[in-house]
Amino acid sequence: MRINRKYPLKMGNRPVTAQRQLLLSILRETRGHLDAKELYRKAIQRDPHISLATVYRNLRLFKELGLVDERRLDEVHSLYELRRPTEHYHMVCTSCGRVTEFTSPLIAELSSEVERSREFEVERAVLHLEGCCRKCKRRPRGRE
Amino acid sequence: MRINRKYPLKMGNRPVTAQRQLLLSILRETRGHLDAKELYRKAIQRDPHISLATVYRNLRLFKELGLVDERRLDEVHSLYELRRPTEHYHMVCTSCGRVTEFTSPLIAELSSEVERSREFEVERAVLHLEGCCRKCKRRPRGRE
DNA sequence: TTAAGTGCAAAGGCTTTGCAGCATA
DNA sequence: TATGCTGCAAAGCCTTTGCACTTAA
Repeated sequence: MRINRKYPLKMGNRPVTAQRQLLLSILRETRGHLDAKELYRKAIQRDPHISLATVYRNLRLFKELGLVDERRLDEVHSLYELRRPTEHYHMVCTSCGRVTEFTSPLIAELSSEVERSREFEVERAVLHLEGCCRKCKRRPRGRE
Repeated sequence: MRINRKYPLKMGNRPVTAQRQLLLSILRETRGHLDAKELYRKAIQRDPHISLATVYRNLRLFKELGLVDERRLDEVHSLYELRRPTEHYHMVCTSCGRVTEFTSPLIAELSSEVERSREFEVERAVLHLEGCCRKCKRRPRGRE
């Protein structure tokens, strides 16, 4: 006879509950750039009973499992996004708020330089660039 | 009240009150790496009546005047430090919490590269490196 | 007198936690 | 049964704000 598992999937040794599936789906679909409250707002549309506590608890779990990265881009909000194979960083437009991504080999180079010259073993570079995006440079007025 | 004296100094068009002098002195003496509560704790030793609200209000003012930079180095705390002529960034040891500073021309180089290739006008690079400091590499045990 | 700064306490906003109920293995 | 997840509400923490009072100009 076959084992009837309600939770067919595992993350680490933890079950993937319906709530976790939902949250991961949303993160996948939006390709990140969501804070906890936005994630909650989107989640509640598909599961009206899900709670904000569940969102926070699972975001923390996802982080611990290395599935999700948290990025603090301003004073208040953290953005959460699924970890992807290629490391990337964000540019934040201080005029319209748009968040876009970039990568550069100079970041690894910087880490190496610091490791060499400062004897500091770099585990992670926390970085984003603030400035003015292409669209706002053309039309230098407020937010959208 | 305690201040029975004119305000001989001005910051912008704002008077430098006794509280503001005190806060700036502490920031100068500690060369930054203080969060708001630590600043408050140090301040209250010299002026037992100063309030946390005054600390926050003045930190915000100092930021607006460009005297002080705020750095978020972890999930919770912001560090405040007097702005100095040379731009610098921080290395944070994830083992002992020690904060040290570094600079590198690669950061300006990175900004230029992004400006060129992504048509994004960089106003500010928000950066710190997390990792393991020299001392903890030698003695890889917990916090101090 | 008027505009601005301060202290105190209360309120905000985001995040975590305690607890009871449920589901899974 | 034992473990762990969830929803709800309450609590925590950092920060801001309302208000009355004081100070400097």
